[in-house]
Amino acid sequence: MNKRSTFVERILNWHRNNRRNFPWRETSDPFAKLIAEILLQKTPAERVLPVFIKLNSKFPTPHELSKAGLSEVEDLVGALGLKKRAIYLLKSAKTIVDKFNGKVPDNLNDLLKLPGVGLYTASAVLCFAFNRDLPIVDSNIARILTRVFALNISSKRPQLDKSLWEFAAKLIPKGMGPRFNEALIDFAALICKSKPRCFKCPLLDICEYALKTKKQKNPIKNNEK
DNA sequence: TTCCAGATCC
DNA sequence: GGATCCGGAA
Repeated sequence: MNKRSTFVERILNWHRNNRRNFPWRETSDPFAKLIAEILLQKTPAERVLPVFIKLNSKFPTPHELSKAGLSEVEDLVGALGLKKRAIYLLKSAKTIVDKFNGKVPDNLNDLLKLPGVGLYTASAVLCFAFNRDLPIVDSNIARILTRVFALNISSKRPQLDKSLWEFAAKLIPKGMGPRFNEALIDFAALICKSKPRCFKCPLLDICEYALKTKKQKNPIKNNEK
């Protein structure tokens, strides 16, 4: 079995016992998932949680959110920082109502027309809301892949590197895009963090980063807690 | 102080 | 490619 297959299998296996539960993962509503993805941009999921619940219960549909006042949306999401997202959320809801018949677009081209929606968010919506086997590469997933496979990405932001998206695409087991991508996100959040928790990582024997660290006699710090 | 499920404008 | 947006937790 090659390394990539081993990686995929172990990530999926790890995820069976370590999946995080969030309300945006329970619903199949594309609009709820879109809202969640926008709130999750550069924002820890634990902090998004209460805001998402309030926003989604108060404005569950594009039509209802499109009629909200900006200050009202700002009050709800402002605590998360990156306040322009309040404007983006409102404009996106309006765009969905005006141009897409009140339904979240199910194609990349139209999703990218929504303000505040870039390649990552659009791909995440297609994957998680419309069950598409598309890669999603954020800074966290980029961190996992570059560490484990010792990928040398010159870009200061590997998550924007096209070759990394292609690499991620090849890893996805057919028909398992949502599960695999969710597993990567959780693995990055719980194990392969910026300060990695290598002591509880199931990839130690195949991870180039861990192997290199070991070779340097530079014991991996456990950073417990 | 750094870091965080990015996007936008320059 | 770089700067900026952003508050709050570690």
